[in-house]
Amino acid sequence: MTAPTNIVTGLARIGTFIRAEQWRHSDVSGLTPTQAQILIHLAQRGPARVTAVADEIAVTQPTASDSVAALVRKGLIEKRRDPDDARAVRLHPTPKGTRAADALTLWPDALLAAVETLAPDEQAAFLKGLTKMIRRLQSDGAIPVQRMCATCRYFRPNVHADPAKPHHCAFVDAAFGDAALRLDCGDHVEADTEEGDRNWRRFTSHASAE
Amino acid sequence: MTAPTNIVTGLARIGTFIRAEQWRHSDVSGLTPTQAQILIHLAQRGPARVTAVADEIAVTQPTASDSVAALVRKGLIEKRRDPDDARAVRLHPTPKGTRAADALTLWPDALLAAVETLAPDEQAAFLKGLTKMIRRLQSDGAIPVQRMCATCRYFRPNVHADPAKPHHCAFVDAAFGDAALRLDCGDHVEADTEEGDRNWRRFTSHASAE
DNA sequence: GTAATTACATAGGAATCCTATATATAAGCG
DNA sequence: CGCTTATATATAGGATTCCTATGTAATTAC
Repeated sequence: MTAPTNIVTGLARIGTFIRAEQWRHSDVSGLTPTQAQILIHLAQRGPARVTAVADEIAVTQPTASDSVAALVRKGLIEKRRDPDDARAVRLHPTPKGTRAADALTLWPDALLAAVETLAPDEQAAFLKGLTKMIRRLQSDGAIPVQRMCATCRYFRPNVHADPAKPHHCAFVDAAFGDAALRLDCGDHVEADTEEGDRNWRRFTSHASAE
Repeated sequence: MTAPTNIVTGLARIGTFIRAEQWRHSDVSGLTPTQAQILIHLAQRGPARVTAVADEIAVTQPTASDSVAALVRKGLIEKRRDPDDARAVRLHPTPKGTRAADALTLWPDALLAAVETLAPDEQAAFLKGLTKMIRRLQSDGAIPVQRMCATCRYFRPNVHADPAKPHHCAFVDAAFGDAALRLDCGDHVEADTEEGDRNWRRFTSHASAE
């Protein structure tokens, strides 16, 4: 039993827990986990196509089509013709859908509480680990593009001497540390390959917090 | 956007990925994710009751009953009357089921590869974080009992001077470090409350690897 | 302008997942 | 003992998820 195997086991356990909690919550919200995921994604990231949504939540296109139809029936999103492509539709949350998304508690309190049992430096180390794993999954094509610092053109890793805040965000022009690494940032702009790779090497070549 | 929120977002992303991969794999194995989970659990932990299995995979008892019936139809497990309780059944893997469980790849290679991009000390820190979170979820009653070091009567945390291997397992009588912390150990024996709390305080009171 | 591709929907069907309820056994209590 | 309550599982009923396969319309490639 190696450390990676143990880690994957633990991640799966937590994933199972999250899904189960979302089902239990569907009582209150009236939305199944898949529907809630779609609605929240649209509310956070704006109009999107059906296929893009399917990729995002990791189901096939017909499955997404089903759930989208359910959300339309419930009056939470609406389909609009894509002006640039008559084959495609763009999914927009309705005002009611936006309110519903705001009210949705995506994360069970118990999980947030569990994360908060970690000390701040442990949270930072954990988040850095997650960042590395997710970037790898993304570059392998296993998961869709994340709007994360690790692949952002504004990311300047390890440029400051202060060990608490070694990184810099050129968008907000501020220093920050591992604890503030983002996995989904609204201001994200994808870096080009060469620049991204250079940043990534710089980010990973430094030892962790020691 | 706080660090805990970011962390939960990342965990959910990985959870979604795992489920999707398990569905995709169902082509090869002929087992749906739920069925595979049940079979593996029985193969690893031995005969169990339907209700216990339901708790373990975080579904309701009728749902588990369905999937168990599917596994019985496929000849992978069998139901035996519980000798101590005529209401209950005990689920046993058949020889065919045991072979099938051995052949099941529970974890997608891509995820294992992603974990392995972490340096050994990062893996250790990550696993320690997971351990803390899972213990908290368990003590909150949010997830079922894990057979983990953190709650084991043989666990002796932080008793050695060597910073690489500060812990000791009294069962195998050997020192080990954070990277070898287990989340599911066959030799686990639950510690009593008082002893467990004492160990836990000793485990958590020490700073991480710095 | 035809052929291949792409975006989405639908059809068909198995599996998941829920709540509510039925059945049988077990356990508690007067 | 007899009665009530609790527990273990199964079944019923129904919505949703999820798949593959296929159809339709629009776009792109040659």
